[in-house]
Amino acid sequence: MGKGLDETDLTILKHLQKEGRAQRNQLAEIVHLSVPSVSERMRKLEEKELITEYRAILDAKRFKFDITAFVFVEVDGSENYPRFIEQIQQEPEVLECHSITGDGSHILKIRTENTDSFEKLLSRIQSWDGVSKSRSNVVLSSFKETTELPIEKTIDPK
Amino acid sequence: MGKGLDETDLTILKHLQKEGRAQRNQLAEIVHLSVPSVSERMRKLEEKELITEYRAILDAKRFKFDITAFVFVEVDGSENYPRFIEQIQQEPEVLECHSITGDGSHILKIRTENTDSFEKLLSRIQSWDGVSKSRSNVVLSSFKETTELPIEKTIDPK
DNA sequence: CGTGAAATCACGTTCGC
DNA sequence: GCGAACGTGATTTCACG
Repeated sequence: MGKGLDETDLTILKHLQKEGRAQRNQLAEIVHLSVPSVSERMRKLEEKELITEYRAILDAKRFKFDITAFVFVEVDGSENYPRFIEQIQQEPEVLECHSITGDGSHILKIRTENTDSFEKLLSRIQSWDGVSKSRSNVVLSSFKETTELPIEKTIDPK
Repeated sequence: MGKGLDETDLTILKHLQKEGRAQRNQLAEIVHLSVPSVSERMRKLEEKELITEYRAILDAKRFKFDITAFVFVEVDGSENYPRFIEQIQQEPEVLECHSITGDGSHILKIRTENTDSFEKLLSRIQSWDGVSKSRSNVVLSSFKETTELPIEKTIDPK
């Protein structure tokens, strides 16, 4: 379907992962191409949804989010999964939700204001149908936290 | 130190979290202000490092990253921590590393190509000084994965 | 597909309020 | 601190290779 990407595309993607607001003429200089060419490549990368979005990343510690936690949730009965996923979407303090192998059926990444709001969020989650138990690991410090994929190792997206 | 943010700043931040390349005139329209005012506010938000960076988000599934996993690592002896953190920085497939409460001393979020590269990464990590054991939870599906902070609940960053 | 030139639009600065 | 106007530079469009 989508054709492969060349080295130039990868360089552009690599740079945009770090500098999401990088200008087209800067990119053009880096890849030794004209501005319209870079523009066209970016348009295609966005159109193909290889780039799904651009985001400003905020410093969570500077806002009121003192607690980051990973919560393992056990959802019993797969008939309860769809409703569970729906309810997760309504909780903005839940940044991530993945179903996983191993103990627990889902892992959540949570950012919330304090122990109080954390406790309230947990009781809300535990009140949902099928949620039998949860285990929380609260983050003490973060040493690395990026969304940057090491695409130098990749060749052809599908 | 840093004064509080008003509703306008929060609206700008909220929008930039979703649209990292949003233009100043678009933002100006949303918040009913002039372009220079918005420009000035963005400059200050960046200067204060409330916005730490802008990033393009790529679709991991469309590249060659078939495996996402959360790995709990037990690092024995806090004298081994600094070296551990250093080595983590050198592993681009490790997207996140947090020290945590509960079992294991650190949790890692990993994205890698396949079971083969995953196994290799794990043995590399387990070979580091102080790393006694690890437990992996491989992601089956992801239902939510964002970096967006629910800053509507926040008022004053420090 | 890539380039170069022209038109359009966004951006940063300066000014007056 | 905000809004208006100017000058600069970035982005888009188009004709052409």
